[in-house]
Amino acid sequence: MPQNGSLPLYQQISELLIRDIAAGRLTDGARLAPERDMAAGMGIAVGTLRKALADLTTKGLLERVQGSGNYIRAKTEVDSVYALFRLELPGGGGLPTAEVLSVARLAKPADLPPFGTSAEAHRIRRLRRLSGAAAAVEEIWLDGSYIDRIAAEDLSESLYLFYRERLGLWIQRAEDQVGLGAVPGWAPDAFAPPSGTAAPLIERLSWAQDGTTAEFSRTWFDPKTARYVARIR
Amino acid sequence: MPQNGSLPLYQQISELLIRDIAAGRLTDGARLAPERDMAAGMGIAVGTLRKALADLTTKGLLERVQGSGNYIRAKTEVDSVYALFRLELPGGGGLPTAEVLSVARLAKPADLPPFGTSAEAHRIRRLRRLSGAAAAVEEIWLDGSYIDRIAAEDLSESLYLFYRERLGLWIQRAEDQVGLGAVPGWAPDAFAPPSGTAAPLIERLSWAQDGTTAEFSRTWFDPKTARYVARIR
DNA sequence: GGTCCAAATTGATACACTATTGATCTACAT
DNA sequence: ATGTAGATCAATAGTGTATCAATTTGGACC
Repeated sequence: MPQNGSLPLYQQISELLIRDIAAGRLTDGARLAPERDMAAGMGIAVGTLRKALADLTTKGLLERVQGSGNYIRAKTEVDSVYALFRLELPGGGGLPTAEVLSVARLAKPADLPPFGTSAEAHRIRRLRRLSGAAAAVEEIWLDGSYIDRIAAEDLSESLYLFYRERLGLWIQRAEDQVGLGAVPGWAPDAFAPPSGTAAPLIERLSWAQDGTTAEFSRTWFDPKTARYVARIR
Repeated sequence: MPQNGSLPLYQQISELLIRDIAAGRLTDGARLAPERDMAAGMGIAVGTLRKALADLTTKGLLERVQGSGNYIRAKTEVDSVYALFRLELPGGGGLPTAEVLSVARLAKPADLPPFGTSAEAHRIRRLRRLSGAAAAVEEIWLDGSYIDRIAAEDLSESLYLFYRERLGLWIQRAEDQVGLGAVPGWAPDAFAPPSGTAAPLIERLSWAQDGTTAEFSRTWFDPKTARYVARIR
């Protein structure tokens, strides 16, 4: 007693082409054979093929050029430079800004997890605000192999944008561990929780596009001003 | 084909199909056989089958397309029932287990965010362990519309599996907010941080497949035993 | 370089037929 | 009242076939 029926033809064709794209058999920019020929080759009507191609177009995987042909458009997703930012106001949202407190190139302290290839790293300390409210203090360690010197003026609002544009470094994935820590002694007065008090602590290890670990950071946030938010789907 | 039972036929059919979806025999996007054929195969009338399919549609598990067919619409999360579990040992990993502390059906307290349609909810309290170590205590509020009564014996190790198999409820996405809270008074002695002390607090709102908010939960974890882990890519 | 034109190709439309769900009705059982 | 069976017809989707409009492109020519 089978519950399964078969998908409509046009959906089967659409899925078949999507699979070809995913498998790399059809790459970005490639031109498909003329519709008349494709349909004949598949043993279906042009109208049916066109319905499948329209589906692909809707999905952003195909560009159809009248008089010219059908072209694959399979770009990797564009990501916002704030895609990796995870702090929000307790009610949600909040415009993130960053104020650099200090920048230094130092020998890597022993208490950091292993990352990068250099024995030295750049330590960047910042105060993070959400819609103007001091929400967190963070200490970022970027492996020394990417650049010799960083000056505070070099840094853009978004560190990851700076990495990308100036260092050719693309942070592609990260792992956060949220626990509890103590507010560090160098935290500025603008950060409400006093030095030494318990504060949620985010420890992040970040990986570059070539698979190497590039950066380690610690972020202490004020639980009255911010929440670490994760959306799971 | 369906056994004689106390439930109406159309509900038995509905549950049978839900079980097929839960077991992965019917996957998202799949098309069911034509109603005429399905009904004949089950030995029931098309009208009865249609009533069952209407139930599935209401639950967000089916899309019925006039002239085309019936399509499964159940995006299952990753196969693992632990896909939504976010606590790990400080060194990473850890086998999660759960011990039910209490179950009760209560009027929704005023301090919960809005969720579900009922004025009542089931409150489930559990102790979570990671590889045997008491890592967290959690209080889950499931909207009362899904089931009248829950007994502690009803609950499986994974609450989400219970939801899926027994209630036809798919938790499809969730939002976690991690901040700081105080260990609740009902926490058992096995949980190391004493009642009232500061502990990281995860507040989670969960959505079902039909778009409704179904569940709210609070989880206090021991920062010496566990970390909230988010992997971003 | 520009212009023109034929060929190639997709865009749009129409018609016909089949398959399938949507809607409605009657009848019977509990 | 609800549940179940059975039937009929309306409406929609899918598929095939065909035709013509509109756009692009390459090549010839100046």
